[in-house]
Amino acid sequence: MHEREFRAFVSIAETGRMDAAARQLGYSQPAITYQIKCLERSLGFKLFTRHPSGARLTGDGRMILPSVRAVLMLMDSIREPQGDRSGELPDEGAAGGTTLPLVRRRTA
Amino acid sequence: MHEREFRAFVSIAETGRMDAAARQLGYSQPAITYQIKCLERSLGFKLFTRHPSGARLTGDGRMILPSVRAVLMLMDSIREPQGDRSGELPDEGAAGGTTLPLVRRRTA
DNA sequence: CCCTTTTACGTTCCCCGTAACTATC
DNA sequence: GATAGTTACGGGGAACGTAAAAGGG
Repeated sequence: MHEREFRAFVSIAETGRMDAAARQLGYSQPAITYQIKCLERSLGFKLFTRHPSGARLTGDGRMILPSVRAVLMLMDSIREPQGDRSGELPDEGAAGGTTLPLVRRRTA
Repeated sequence: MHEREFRAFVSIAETGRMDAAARQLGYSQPAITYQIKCLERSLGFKLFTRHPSGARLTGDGRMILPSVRAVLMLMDSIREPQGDRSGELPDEGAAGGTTLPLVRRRTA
């Protein structure tokens, strides 16, 4: 359940290959194997079936793919909001609220 | 940008105290200080202002809180989908699709 | 002085790369 | 024997707890 594992998972799902994901993300192949193994262990089910031709998503893997993509997009959006600092709030107390002024993005 | 940092962040935001968050999450206070320090460093801005009375959200901290909560909820939903295995898909090739059968939940 | 957070330090465990192995074609 | 993935192993760094210190009422 770590971000880098999620990125590896999506990359493999898209390319169908672990070594391609490794190159894309700047890791060695064993590192990718390890990351996916950790992710599968923490989730309790297999994400890919391994073949000589590459790695293919299982039903479970395909099931969580959209949520994983959503997590990564949210994380990217959390990283962004630097640069524009004009009308920011000064300080505030403990927050119990639910809906709040979503992350500020450069483009919007 | 790790899950445990996010949980610490939300817990502090809700309680207004680092030591309360530490107790709630089962860590020592220094561990919480360390986690928030790491998170602030990786984000590039402060999340809390520290006072003798506790820790209070900065404007930036308040800004990302909803997205952080969303990430945690998504992660919980990714962990859940075990237990119901009746109509699951067998296997499939590389997935380039965008919208897919969201994570199956016990309640819905 | 009390309360909350931070710094210091040592230990443990995680994550990665290199190297060697296995499996399928 | 080529390609894709896995296992083995050692090193560097991350994350924690205990202990001690610092900052404000």
